[in-house]
Amino acid sequence: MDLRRLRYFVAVAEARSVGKAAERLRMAQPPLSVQIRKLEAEVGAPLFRRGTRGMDLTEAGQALLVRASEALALASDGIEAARAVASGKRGRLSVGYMFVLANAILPRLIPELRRSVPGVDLDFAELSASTREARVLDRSVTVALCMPAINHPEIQVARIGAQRFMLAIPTSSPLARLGSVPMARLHGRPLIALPHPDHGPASSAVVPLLRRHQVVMPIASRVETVHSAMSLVLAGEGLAILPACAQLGAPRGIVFRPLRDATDSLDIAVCWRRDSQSPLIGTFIKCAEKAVARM
Amino acid sequence: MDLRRLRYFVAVAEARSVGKAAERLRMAQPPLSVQIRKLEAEVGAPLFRRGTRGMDLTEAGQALLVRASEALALASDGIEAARAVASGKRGRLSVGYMFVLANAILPRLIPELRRSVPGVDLDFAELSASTREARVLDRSVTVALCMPAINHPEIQVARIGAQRFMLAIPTSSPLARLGSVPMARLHGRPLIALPHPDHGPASSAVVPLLRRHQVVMPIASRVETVHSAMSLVLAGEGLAILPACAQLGAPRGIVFRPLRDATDSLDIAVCWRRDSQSPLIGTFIKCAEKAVARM
DNA sequence: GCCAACCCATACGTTTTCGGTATGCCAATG
DNA sequence: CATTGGCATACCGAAAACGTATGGGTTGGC
Repeated sequence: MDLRRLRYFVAVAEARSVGKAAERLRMAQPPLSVQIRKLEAEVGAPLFRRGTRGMDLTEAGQALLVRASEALALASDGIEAARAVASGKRGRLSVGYMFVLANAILPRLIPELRRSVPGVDLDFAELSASTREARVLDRSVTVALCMPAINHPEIQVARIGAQRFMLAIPTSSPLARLGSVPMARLHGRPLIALPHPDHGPASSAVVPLLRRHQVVMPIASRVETVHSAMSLVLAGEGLAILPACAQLGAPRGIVFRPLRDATDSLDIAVCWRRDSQSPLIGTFIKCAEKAVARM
Repeated sequence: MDLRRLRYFVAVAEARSVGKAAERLRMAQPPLSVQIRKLEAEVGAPLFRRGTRGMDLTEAGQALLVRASEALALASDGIEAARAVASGKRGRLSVGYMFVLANAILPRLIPELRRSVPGVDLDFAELSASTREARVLDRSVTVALCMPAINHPEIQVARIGAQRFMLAIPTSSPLARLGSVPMARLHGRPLIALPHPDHGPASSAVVPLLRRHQVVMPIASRVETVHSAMSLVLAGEGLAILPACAQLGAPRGIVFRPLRDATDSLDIAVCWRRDSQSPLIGTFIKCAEKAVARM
């Protein structure tokens, strides 16, 4: 059963004539006649009544016609849909993001995305630091908004911005009275540590910063997420040094203060599988850059 | 766009491997690989990700897959449907019938038909004597239950029974007291004449019968249908000589009496276009014969 | 670290199928 | 009776598909 035969069949049925249909199909009449007879042989019954003034569908032919036209439409629609997905006009974009970035970026990113790729189904999923890499690798997210970037040979990265480190402290702390906090004032204070994803769970993202200023902070707790860190800060367990954007998700009772003389920052990056040929990634990066620029 | 390619594509997508799919399709692996690449060239985008352990659909491939499988199913369903119609397992049978036969035959015929051809859509239409031929010729009915048969070179006929002529008279008529009426008693009485369809509107179906018995009946009225005839009989306009089955549709106040010594009858026949290759006609005739036999 | 196994891609010759041209057959028409 | 219009058949050249042989890349085991 060949789609070409069905196409020919539909053409003949609509033209009610082999000759007319052949003309419309830009081919000679005899081969078309042959194809129709082959189709009839395959079905095992005549599909047309041959009259002296052209061809007319039999009942069997009518039964075939409706389904054949639908099948033709579906097939070409399928090709078209595949093209649309490949070109980025349609499809699905699954966006992973880390909680720190959610409040700062998503409100600007999502409308921008919907405007840029209106035919695309978007879905969003929060990523934890420990599983984000796997979620990108197994394609359960197409792109990931990360801070900092994922470091993996199969994963490609586009830096779209950076966030300065700031000090997260309880409003009640004496340090909160300062406009900015000199690094030296942190010496000896307990630190709520967030691990750097590249350096194992016992690491901290701010080790280089502290070392450079020769500040030593005993680690009071290790936590996985910025909101855990802020909860512990609020509980008086210690201070946290967090990227600036985290303050948008900060609870009442926590204030952020810049660190004087410390310009260290964490990169905000879009990360995706190197072999993902999704055409939406480029567009996504542009949208994310816009969203970051207006942060 | 070729249905074979789509079939191959679906097979590869389901097997997630060219080799496995080739085996299932009973063909060698290389040509299948070639066909897949040709399909990808036609779409203009890769449909599979080639990994080291087989093939995996891209998003574009997934978009195509759903539609391609539907298209395949529709196409083979179309072929199947055409076969079913051609074999008489499905389809439509449009049955025309003349009013005289309706009450006598349809109640037995319709259940019989529904049992014999359960997958077939039946529809029924009353035919008038003047248009029945055209309705068969233009195929607006597939078969016609007629009395008498249609006489036309393009129309084929199967005789399935016959109905004796009987006298239709008002209950109040003195003739109604007789068990059967001798032909001689009709001499001189006014006749409600039904034309014989083969002999023009001025004819009467009972001319040969009367002539053979040398009975002369003046024609009081000419009517088109048996129910008109019976209405006029009831109105006292005259007598009618009608096929026996008409009495099933007779109103109160009319009785039918056999004609003594007159065995003339009208054929009941199934009529259809000679070139109609509907496989249902044979079955229909069998059902109609059964229905007539139990009249 | 090399070799074997696995899987897809490419190359080439063979076979099948398709399309074009020429022509025949049939019925309707004048 | 000839002509016209429409489909069917015959034959040939062209295109497409299939099979066999083979290459190349990766995985996994010894």
